[in-house]
Amino acid sequence: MAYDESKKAWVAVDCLVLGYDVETKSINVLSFKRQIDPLAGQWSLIGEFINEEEGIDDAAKRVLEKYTGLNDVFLEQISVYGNTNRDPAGRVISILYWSLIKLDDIHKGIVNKHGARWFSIEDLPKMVLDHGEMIKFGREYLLSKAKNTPLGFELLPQKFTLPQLLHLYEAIYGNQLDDRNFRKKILSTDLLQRLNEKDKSGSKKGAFLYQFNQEKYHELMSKGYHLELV
Amino acid sequence: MAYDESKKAWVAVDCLVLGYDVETKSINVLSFKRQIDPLAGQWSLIGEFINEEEGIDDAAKRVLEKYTGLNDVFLEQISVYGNTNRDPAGRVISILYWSLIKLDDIHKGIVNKHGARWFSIEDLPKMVLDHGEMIKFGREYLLSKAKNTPLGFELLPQKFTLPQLLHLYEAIYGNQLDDRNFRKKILSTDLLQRLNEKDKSGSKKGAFLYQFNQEKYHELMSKGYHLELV
DNA sequence: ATTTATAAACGTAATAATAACGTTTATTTT
DNA sequence: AAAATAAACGTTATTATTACGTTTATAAAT
Repeated sequence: MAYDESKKAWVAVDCLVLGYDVETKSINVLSFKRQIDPLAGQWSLIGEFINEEEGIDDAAKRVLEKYTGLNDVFLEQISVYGNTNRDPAGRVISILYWSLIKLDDIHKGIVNKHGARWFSIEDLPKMVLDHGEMIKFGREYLLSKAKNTPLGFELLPQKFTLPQLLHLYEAIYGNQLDDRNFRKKILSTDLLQRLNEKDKSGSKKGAFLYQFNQEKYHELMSKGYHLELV
Repeated sequence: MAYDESKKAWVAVDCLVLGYDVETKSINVLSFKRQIDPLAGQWSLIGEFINEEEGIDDAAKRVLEKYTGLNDVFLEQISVYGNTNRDPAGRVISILYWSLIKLDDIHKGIVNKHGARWFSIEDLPKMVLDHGEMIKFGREYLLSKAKNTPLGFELLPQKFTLPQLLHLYEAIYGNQLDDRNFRKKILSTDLLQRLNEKDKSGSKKGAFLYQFNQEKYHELMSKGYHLELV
């Protein structure tokens, strides 16, 4: 083995951006129409080649910001795709990152500027290359991640109600949860702070608003505490 | 973005091969002396560049077989390293794979042929580039993996005793486990079959030998069963 | 022969976590 | 004033976990 120019390959980062829409209670995937040939015009995850003087995590951040305007969100590398034949244009290794955001009107607007759009994860179009596989992998990863981290809170407004949180976890798991047990388990972690305000948009009675206590969470984690949600 | 030759990078696979030695009850890392400059002579994980017509998983398999002679073992991609400055010789993206084997005399011999050697994971030399980080990451991954998969059984002889299995999990977790509770939990999964033989090498009384029921395991998993060991 | 030492195997009881339900409350609409 | 409805609260049976004590089989020492 030697540092031989002929062995070089293209390296891309692709970002699976999942957005939770509180209104429709659905998880959505950010897609855009591929601009370059071959396969221009097909639906694709957002992604680009890494630059010469750019770390891979930085490349992923750059891509995310370019297409969503977001620059300080959770973004994590989850897998690599490197079959020889995955891209008809040449040898391309793609590093998959994922991110989770809450889908509000602002994000929807920003995204539209780039000709991108959101598809419900339950109803996706055919994706280019192996991007369909990537989404499938990311969805499984989301599930396992949701169990051990309070990642759900990233997907809701800063103030949220327990029914909203419940619906979010139901969307992640793809099935119903017992609201009484859910409430008990979430509150027993002592990471939520109930406010003296109610959100009345969803019911006559109104639901109390809560806030996630980030500090308490980090404090617990630093003590080696293991969290298991839902 | 375009398919532009100047953007290409070297892509390597590095394999973190962990071997469990039943005799010394220790987890070991396979290392070899780096052959090429720069940094030739430093301890390194086994790894090479991917070939032009070779998938990344295939490249990892090739590397593993070349240095260990093993060709049908568990091998899984776990992470990617891609800082711009991680290799002084140029832009190299390295995909980290890991594998787990049981360290018997045969493997020790095969490995020696390639100038490689085993270091206890508790007492490693300084490693080249970011390979020390890779080992640290792999160790954490091992821990989380050991909780949810019966991966321990891969690391013992086909017939093993419960005390051997206990010591293995103690090596993985790095602390002691209650033998009575361990025994109960492992046996309650119903995945072990007790044989009518005893191993007397470890005690006067002798310990019953067990076999892992692979079929039963796959049957359970295919039904969506979630296993939690230890 | 009997005792001793030792790892292996077996057992139990207190505590905590989970799952599966029923009931009450606050509010708006009728 | 009654009906409807989402939200909030409560109870119990079952299961899992933890932290221990006890017995057993055998080889070596007396």
